Amino acid sequence: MSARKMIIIDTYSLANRAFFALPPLATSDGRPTNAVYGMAMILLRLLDESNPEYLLAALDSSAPTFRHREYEAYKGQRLKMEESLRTQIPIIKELLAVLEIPALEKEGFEADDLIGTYAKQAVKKGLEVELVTGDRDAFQLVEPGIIVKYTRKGITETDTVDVDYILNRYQLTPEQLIDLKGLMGDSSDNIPGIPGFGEKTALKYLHRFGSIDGIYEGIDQIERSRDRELLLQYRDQAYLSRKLATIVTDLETPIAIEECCRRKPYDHQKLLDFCVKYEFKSLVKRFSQDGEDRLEAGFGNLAPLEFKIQTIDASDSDSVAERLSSAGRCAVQFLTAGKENLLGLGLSDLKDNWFYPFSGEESLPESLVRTLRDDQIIKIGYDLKKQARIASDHGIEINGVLEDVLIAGYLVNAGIGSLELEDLAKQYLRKTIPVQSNERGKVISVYELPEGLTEEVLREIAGGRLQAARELRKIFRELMAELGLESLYNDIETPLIRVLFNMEKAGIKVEPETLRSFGAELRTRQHQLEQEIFGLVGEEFNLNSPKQLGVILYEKLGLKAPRKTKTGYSTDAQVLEELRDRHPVAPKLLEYRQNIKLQSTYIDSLISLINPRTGRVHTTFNQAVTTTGRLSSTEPNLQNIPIRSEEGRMIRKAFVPKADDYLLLAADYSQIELRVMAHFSGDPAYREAFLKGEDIHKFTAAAVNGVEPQQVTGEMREQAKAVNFGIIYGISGFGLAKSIGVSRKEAEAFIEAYFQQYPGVQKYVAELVEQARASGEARTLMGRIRKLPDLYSRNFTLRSFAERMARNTPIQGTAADIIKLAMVKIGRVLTERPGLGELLLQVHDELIFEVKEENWRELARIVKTEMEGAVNLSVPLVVDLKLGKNWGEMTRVRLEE
DNA sequence: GGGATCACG
DNA sequence: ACGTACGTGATCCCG
Repeated sequence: MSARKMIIIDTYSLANRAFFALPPLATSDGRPTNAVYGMAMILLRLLDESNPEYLLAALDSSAPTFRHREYEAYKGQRLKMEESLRTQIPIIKELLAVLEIPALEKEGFEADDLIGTYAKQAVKKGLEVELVTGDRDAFQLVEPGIIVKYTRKGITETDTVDVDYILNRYQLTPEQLIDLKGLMGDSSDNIPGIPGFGEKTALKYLHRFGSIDGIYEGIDQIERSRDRELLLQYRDQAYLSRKLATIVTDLETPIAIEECCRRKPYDHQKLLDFCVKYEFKSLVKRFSQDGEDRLEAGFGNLAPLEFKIQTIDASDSDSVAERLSSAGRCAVQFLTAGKENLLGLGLSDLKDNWFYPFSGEESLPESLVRTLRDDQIIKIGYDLKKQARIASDHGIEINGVLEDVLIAGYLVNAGIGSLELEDLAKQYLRKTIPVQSNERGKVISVYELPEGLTEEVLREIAGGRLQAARELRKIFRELMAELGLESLYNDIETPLIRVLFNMEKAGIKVEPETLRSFGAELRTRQHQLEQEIFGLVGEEFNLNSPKQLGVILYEKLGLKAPRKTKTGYSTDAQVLEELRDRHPVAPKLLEYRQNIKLQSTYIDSLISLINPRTGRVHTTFNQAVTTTGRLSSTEPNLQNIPIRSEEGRMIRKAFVPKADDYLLLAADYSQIELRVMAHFSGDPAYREAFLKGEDIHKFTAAAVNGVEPQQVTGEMREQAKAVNFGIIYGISGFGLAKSIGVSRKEAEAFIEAYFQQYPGVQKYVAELVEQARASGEARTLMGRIRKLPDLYSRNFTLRSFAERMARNTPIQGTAADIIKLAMVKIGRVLTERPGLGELLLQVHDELIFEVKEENWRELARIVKTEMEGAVNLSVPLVVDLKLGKNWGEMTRVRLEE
């Protein structure tokens, strides 16, 4: 049975520790909370683990203390508390109140003095006392019955300091620590001590004489005249310092321990509300069964967004158009029931909101059509590329700058949380907006609304979205300015919306016949393969089921499974490759897999997505999904059309220019990510390779293997290439070993040799992680942000992932920034020069154009110039050009100098 | 709806 | 010792 326990908390010292130990957490509206969060973690752990009967949180008083009166310069050097910590102090007090922890301060004294006084009282009453602090000064209070829990690195790890600890560490008793400080002084509190006395000298004399008094009694025995003279000269200062360093233990206590400090149970609901209020997601999840739901609800405290909206009809359209025109801006929100059916259009000049309902065949009044077409009127809204697509499908053009709340949210939110408009409104406005839900409570897209909703319902939906877009636009503009994202938003992402719209609208011609005939070949071969495989294994099964295949391979045929997945046997290509020489069915399965992949993903679905009207496929480029800033492509994904295998390349042959006298032009950045790395790292050897126009993988292979470039073998180059990519991905010996099929030891040796050759690269990748850890985020050249909260995770795997992201995101993301900027610049030229050619596709480091034969050189010249000159790095950007009659057979071309 | 697989950069 | 290359989307099974 342990003794009754009292915990005394040095509130500000812990808050300070938490503040510097944790990343800059903040609520979604930007209030810093990291110290509060850290305090919450510490306090909850204390309550849980130590289970004290008495509790007290001591606070420093804001008034000057007796120490200031004794010594004017006391704590004079101390910097003012940082603003972002100061603002958290009231919240920390709120937290103490929620947890029913009594908080005490006493005018004229420091928290330490309260702590000292209460600790000594408590121990007299037979309590066991724990002082929790991040400040070593409290060590002087230690005695039997009083220990200090001193926060070490991080916030939850503590050292337990008792008398033995101090004796071991300093060879001094706790009281002697006061004399030590009297002699040494303390620069952080501006306590002077004896000038020229550091820890060593002070300890020497304390060990010999026991105390300051003892030193002065025995001063004649001190041999070193320098020390003797300093001691004599600064005698008063030593005693003053000692006094300043002494924690008061006999204050008149405002309230007795039994009255104020007995622990009271706290109200869980209040704690939960507190965590919700300050968005401590992990704590909310920990404390409530319905925590997930509460989070879904957007941290509670949500009120409906207030707005006004007025229905208009054709007779009002001229005056509304006039208002929009003179405002120079127009928020838009289309509502539809599927592709064909326009239900309504919400409009706003950012003062008033209007709703124009469509009934039947009626079309939008001409004055409003003109407003949307007017390129001098800025368009504001959520997902404007989609809205422009809808408008375009109904013969309505949307011109002008597209200020898109989705895109702004994407930049500001930086990979955390949903980007749906209703979720952005919850997160940033703390408001809900009207939505239409199905029977199961799922939100229905405003473009897939059921027909037959009343005009009032439609109007409210449009109004909420218009108003949310207006208010979010304002907030995001401020946030973008604070975060340094304005140029990325204004100069790249916003103009890119229109470039992407034009690309999607253009589409690319696909010949269904080419696909169909290749598909027929594949199908024939597929049936052959099926029969061969069933024959080889002696039974029929579902070849598309990895689970069934695993049973066949590893149970029926008795092959040894090289690897397992989470759920069972692994049968992926790498595994089948290893089984190739052990059973004849393995190569058949590999071919079958490839065959079926080509058919299902690239033939059947692609054919179905050819627009019968245009004969072209129109992908959707998503500008707001990836965490690095890349684009993605859906329905169909035209960024993963096969090329690496000969069979796969057949698919590309079906992608053709629009007519016989047209060509496809491909312009791809050569090694853009490695060039970005060369630029950022500044490594001289690496940069030189690019400045001289070397084959970087060959160059690396030569350097790492210590041979001349001519002596580099194919294998050496392949391995060097793998290391080059590995660096970008956040290399590990294990990962590299897996990718190039060598032992982990050898892989590690490669990496070491690599870093030996490129020390600048090694330094750079290490700095990327350090910087990310300091800021909690990774940034690209243009300032794009990816938040990386897991950098601070205690979970090794999560933390490692985050560290690799910290290395990869700036490189991959910068490459994305660069090609986006090039696209904007090229888009500008192509708009001015209609007929010169059209940009159709982007595949991360490559742009595909459709161009009339006679124009290809001119287009190629412009494209190459704009891409290579998009940004100015310390190594050149190089663009290679290819030309062809289809996407599968492109020939490298050069422009004469 | 998640996992396995595989297509791309 | 931990368990590992970064970023996507589509298809198929299976519970």
